[in-house]
Amino acid sequence: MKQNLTTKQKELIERFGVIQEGMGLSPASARVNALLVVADSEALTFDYVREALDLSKSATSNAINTLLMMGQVGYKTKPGDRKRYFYSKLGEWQNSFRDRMNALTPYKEIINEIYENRTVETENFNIELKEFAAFIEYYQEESLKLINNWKK
Amino acid sequence: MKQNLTTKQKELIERFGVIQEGMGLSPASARVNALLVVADSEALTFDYVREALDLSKSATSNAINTLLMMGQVGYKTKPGDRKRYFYSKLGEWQNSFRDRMNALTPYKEIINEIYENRTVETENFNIELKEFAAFIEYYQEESLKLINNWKK
DNA sequence: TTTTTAGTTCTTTTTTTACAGAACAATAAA
DNA sequence: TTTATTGTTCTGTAAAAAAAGAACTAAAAA
Repeated sequence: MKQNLTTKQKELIERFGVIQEGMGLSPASARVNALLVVADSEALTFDYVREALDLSKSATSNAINTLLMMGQVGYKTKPGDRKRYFYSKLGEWQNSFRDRMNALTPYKEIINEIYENRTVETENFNIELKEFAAFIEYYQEESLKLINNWKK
Repeated sequence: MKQNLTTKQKELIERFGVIQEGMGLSPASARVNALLVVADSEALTFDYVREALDLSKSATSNAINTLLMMGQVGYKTKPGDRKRYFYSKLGEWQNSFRDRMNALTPYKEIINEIYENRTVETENFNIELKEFAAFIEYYQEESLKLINNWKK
C-alpha cells in the first residue's frame, strides 16, 4: 500500500536515505527517517511506515526504536487510540546541532592528550596538532554562538 | 604491538582508534591513522606500521590505501630508497575542515528539495525545514570565515 | 472469556565487512 | 641470472550487521 506516496516522494526518500546512511544510519533507519520527513502527514503509524517501506515488523520496530533512542524521532498518541504516531524531529534541528557540537569535545581532548605525549622532535607537526585542538574549541564556541543568535 | 611504542602510546592509539571508528573508519584504518599521529617519527614505513599494529600485509595495504584515497594520509620517498614513508595529514586540518563544510551542500540541497515537494498542510514543519536549510548555508559560510580568519 | 490490535522479542537467514594468508608483480640488488 | 625487497591482489573465512519471519506479550475490544 505504498500507493499514497508519489514517485517523487519515493525518489526523495531513497536519495535522502542514502545520504543518511552515509551519516551512520542503517538502511532501514535511514529510510524511516526520510519517510517521516517527506510524507504528507505530520505523523505516521507503525503500520503505515511498515507498508510504505515494505519492511518486516521487526525491522520497522528496530529502526523506529533506534531513531527514538537517538532522539531523531518522537511520537504522540491520541486519546482512545492505542497506536503511536511517529514524527521526525528534524524540525528541532537546533538541539541536535548543539549536541553535535558538544560531541566534538572527546575528539578535541584526545588530540590534546596526544599532543602532550608527542616527542619534541617533530616541532612543526606538534604545533599544528595543538592549533587544531585550539581551533576545534574555538569552532565549538563560535558555532554555538551562531545558533544562539539565529533568528529567535 | 612492537616494542618501540610506549604503553601510553599504545593506549592513545587504541582510544583515538575507537573515536575514529565512530567517525566511519574501519578498525585497521582507524589504528593506522592513530599510529601515524602518535608515533615518534615524522613518517613510518609499511612494515613498521604492519608490525606495530600486528596486521597482515593485505590489511595494512588496504588500510593505508583507503586513507591515502581519503586524503587523510600522504607519503614521501627518499632518494635511493624504495620504501614509502607514510605520514598523517591531520596537521593539514584546515583543508579537511573546508572539505567537510563543503560536503554539507548535498545535504542542504536535498532538504531544500524535500521542502519544495512538501504538502502545504504542515506549515510549521515546512517552515522549520526551510529554516534548517537556510541555517546550514549560513553555517557553511560562517564556518569558512572562521577558518579563514584563524591565526595568520 | 476470547479475539484483536499494536507492537516487541527471539531465532534464522542473508549480506556485508574486515581481515588473514598465499600467490603474485615490479623493481632493485647480488 | 637469481634473489630480495616492497608492496598489491586474490581467495577464503570468521564475525558482525541487517533484516525476515514467527512466536510472544500487554492492553483493549468484542
